[in-house]
Amino acid sequence: MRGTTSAKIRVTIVEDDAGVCEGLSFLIDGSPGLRCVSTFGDAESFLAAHHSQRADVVLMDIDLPGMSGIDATRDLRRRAKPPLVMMLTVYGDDGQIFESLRAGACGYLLKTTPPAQLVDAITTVYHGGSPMSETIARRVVASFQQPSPKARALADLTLREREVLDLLSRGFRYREIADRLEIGLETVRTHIRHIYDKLEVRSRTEATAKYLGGEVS
Amino acid sequence: MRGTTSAKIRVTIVEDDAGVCEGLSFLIDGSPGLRCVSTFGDAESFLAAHHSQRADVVLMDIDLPGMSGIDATRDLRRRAKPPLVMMLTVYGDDGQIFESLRAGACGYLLKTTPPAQLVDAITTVYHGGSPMSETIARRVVASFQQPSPKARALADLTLREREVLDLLSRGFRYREIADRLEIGLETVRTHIRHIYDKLEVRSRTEATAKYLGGEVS
DNA sequence: GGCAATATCCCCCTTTCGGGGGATTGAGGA
DNA sequence: TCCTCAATCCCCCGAAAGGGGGATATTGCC
Repeated sequence: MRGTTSAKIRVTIVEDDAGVCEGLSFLIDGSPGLRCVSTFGDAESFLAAHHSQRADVVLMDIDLPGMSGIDATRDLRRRAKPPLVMMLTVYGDDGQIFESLRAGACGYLLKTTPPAQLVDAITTVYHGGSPMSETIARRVVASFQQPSPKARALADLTLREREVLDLLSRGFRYREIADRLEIGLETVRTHIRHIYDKLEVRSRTEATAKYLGGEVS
Repeated sequence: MRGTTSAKIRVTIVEDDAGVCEGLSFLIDGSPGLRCVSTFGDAESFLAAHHSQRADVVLMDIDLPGMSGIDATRDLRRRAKPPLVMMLTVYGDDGQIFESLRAGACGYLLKTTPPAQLVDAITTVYHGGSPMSETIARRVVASFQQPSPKARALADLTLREREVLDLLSRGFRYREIADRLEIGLETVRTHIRHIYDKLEVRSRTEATAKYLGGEVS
């Protein structure tokens, strides 16, 4: 995918703990197929220097002095040929996990990961995988399983009201909804008033926000 | 987590290919810590028998005669103490992956997975992980990266416009937005017209739908 | 039979939206 | 320097939305 097959995978470490940094660097350089090309103690100097020190994979800590590893990842993705970023952090809370992935991280490992697995993970990332610590993977998967916001709003509504709400939230005018459902304009208005009553909203937009799960984030 | 630590993990296989089924069963029974308690050739008979043949982990094929493995997983999750489900299939297209995860699958392996890894994966699932084949994991992670609906909508907008859009999508009236931002009503209207232009919408609701990611699902 | 819920339709009215035009200021880039 | 863009404000106007009232038919349940 990148470079020649025989070349070593170039790794950069962004980690503020000098000890950890050194340990990782040592581990990587001691692994066949990997080479640590640079280490940085903060996101700013990493971003500034990255042009000249191109890496294939970046091991990124989240908690850094100044700019966070997540923000750095986001910044990195806006560039021409962004390296693959793997988060390596002590925290595994949902917020940081999902924010990291949204920012563009390809993997997410906890610092408790054994060295051997860490090395495997770097290779996996490079070859198109997305290694995650066990608990992380489960949370990511679980995030798909949350009942969709739709289900909540739908609870109290009658079948017809749900149909109306769906069209309503897609921006259709009353007239258009009436035509689609082949009912009268006044009927649509009645349904909508009932919907508003049940959802405790006063406008189409509030209803839409509830329907689509607007109260998130 | 389940049973005693010394007990073997009870595995059930739902797979219509008798040969594959037998091979998996043999593999599992040959692994210390695992035991194949039952095998089914279709989802219906599995669902019917599952009460009496409780398993810890179910290896579920997707393509089954009749009901699909995904539907069976969905059905399973409605029960009292659903077993952990790991998809084991030849297909790795996004649709099936995400539908499986939404249905409640905890893991997703391709049938090309080497036996040793498969056994590991079963154990991982049992211990709270979510093993996925490399390419699957990357797709799952990538699904977070498709610039979130917000980011997309936000892309072209100026700072002020984003603020206005946020309030707009939460159902605030122009007057309320103006008061909140301490600007004039006309200014709000101007911003909104710019927002509509950029998002290519003609109403608050359409803008909200785009902002909140209404076109999903 | 009566009652509740659903779905349908009609009238009144005011408020809010959205589209069109234009203007000014200040900051920052060509 | 000039020009662009973001942000601010103003006017006119018609269409859409929302709130209030009430009505009818059908269904299913007690």
